[in-house]
Amino acid sequence: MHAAVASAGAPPKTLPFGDLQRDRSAPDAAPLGSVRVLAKDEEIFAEGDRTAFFYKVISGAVRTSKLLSDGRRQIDAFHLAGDMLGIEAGDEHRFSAEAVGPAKVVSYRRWSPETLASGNGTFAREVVQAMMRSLERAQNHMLLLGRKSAVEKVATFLLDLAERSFADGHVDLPMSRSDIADHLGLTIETVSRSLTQLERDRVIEVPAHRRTIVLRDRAALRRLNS
Amino acid sequence: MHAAVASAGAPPKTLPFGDLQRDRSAPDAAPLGSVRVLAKDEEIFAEGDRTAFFYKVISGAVRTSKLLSDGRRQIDAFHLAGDMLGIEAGDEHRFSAEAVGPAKVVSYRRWSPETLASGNGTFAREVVQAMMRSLERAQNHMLLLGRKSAVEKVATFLLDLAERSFADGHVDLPMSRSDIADHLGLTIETVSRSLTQLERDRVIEVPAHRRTIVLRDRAALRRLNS
DNA sequence: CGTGTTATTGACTTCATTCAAATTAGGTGG
DNA sequence: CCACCTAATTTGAATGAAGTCAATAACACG
Repeated sequence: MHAAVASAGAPPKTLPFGDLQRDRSAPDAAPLGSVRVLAKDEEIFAEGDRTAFFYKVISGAVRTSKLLSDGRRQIDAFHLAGDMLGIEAGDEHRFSAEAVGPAKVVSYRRWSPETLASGNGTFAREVVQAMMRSLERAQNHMLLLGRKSAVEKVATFLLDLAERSFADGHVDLPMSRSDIADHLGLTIETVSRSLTQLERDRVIEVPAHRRTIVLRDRAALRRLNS
Repeated sequence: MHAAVASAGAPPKTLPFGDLQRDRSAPDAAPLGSVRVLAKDEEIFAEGDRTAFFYKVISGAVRTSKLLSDGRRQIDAFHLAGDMLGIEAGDEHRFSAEAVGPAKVVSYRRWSPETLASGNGTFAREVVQAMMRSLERAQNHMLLLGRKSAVEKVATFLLDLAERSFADGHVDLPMSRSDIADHLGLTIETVSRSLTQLERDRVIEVPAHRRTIVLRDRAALRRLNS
């Protein structure tokens, strides 16, 4: 368990993003994927597609989402540079993935559960870590969706994105208000109003081109994060 | 769509629930855990506890939940017989777990990511599968929390529980309305009203002791599931 | 510069919550 | 077996937070 503690404590940072490029020289036969360049809103895979590949974001952002029959959409996550997506248990993707803006991803041939459990390389470990990270995010996000108010949702979202990007005093939103709304379980109007309220309360600042948010009072944001 | 839900139910079945008991005879040294008998509401672990163990439910039901500082609670999942819980990346549990009613669980000493990635036994495979199943459930649940109406939430919940239990025409709810509410992001009153509405619409029947629900019109429930 | 898209703001509505009360279930001791 | 008691659930009425509909406003791009 000690070993687990050590490697689990700082898992994201211990696995550099460019890691996989180096697998060429690694002993285990990690499949080195091919790079795919994506335009805004370009689809990577759709819900129900065969899970032939999974992906890692090189640059830009990718959203994964599910739809109800009448078109209501839930974006379960935004994937930034270094994040993996499309790892599935079954043989079909359970959500669709599209580029939020121009983006680059690497695709890897799908592993079997056997590969994962028996492969002893860095690659398998990285995939397991990615899966667990997704699970943790999903659990936090359920708390947000089920129990937080609109303003709290937006505050949490901004804080989270600020931590994941490496910019410090501000966040650059790669996604539209509509994407944010569908991620937070709100409407675009409510997202907009929440941002306005946070700005009124001097917690954030929203410069002219509305895709940058300046974090003025992190403590206040953290308080809203409860 | 439906097929997706159906296939989600299927893969778990390939790993029999009693699996671990048989690890005694398996070649890899899977840690055979000790059984713990739990009373109603008894805590298995708390948010922030060291992740020394993880667990598998033998009988009864277990809830895992997260709290906000002011007491708002989100139950991210109910774990029934055969389900695993408490598998974490870090060295601390990110949610707490309590028995919903009288229950039995087996505890296993925590694996390290290395164990998981390098172990080639059924045990490692089962843990990976359990993790992926959790992730799938979480993703479906985010769609529910973010985008479904109260009645849709309750309908989805009943259908899901009916599939996971093996009873066919009815569901026995091991948990209180309060637990259901905190799982669906609602209040107990709204859960109750939703059940009443479904009963008015002849979709379900709620016998005297209100912990059993008779599913009268599965098609209607599935429609609400979108 | 227009033009189409994206975002903000306002007025009104609605669904779920809150607060409060009534009802029912289930356990305990007589 | 019954009366009582406590906790759980249901129901009702009023409120409120977020949604809907509709109208600007501000960009981004050719």
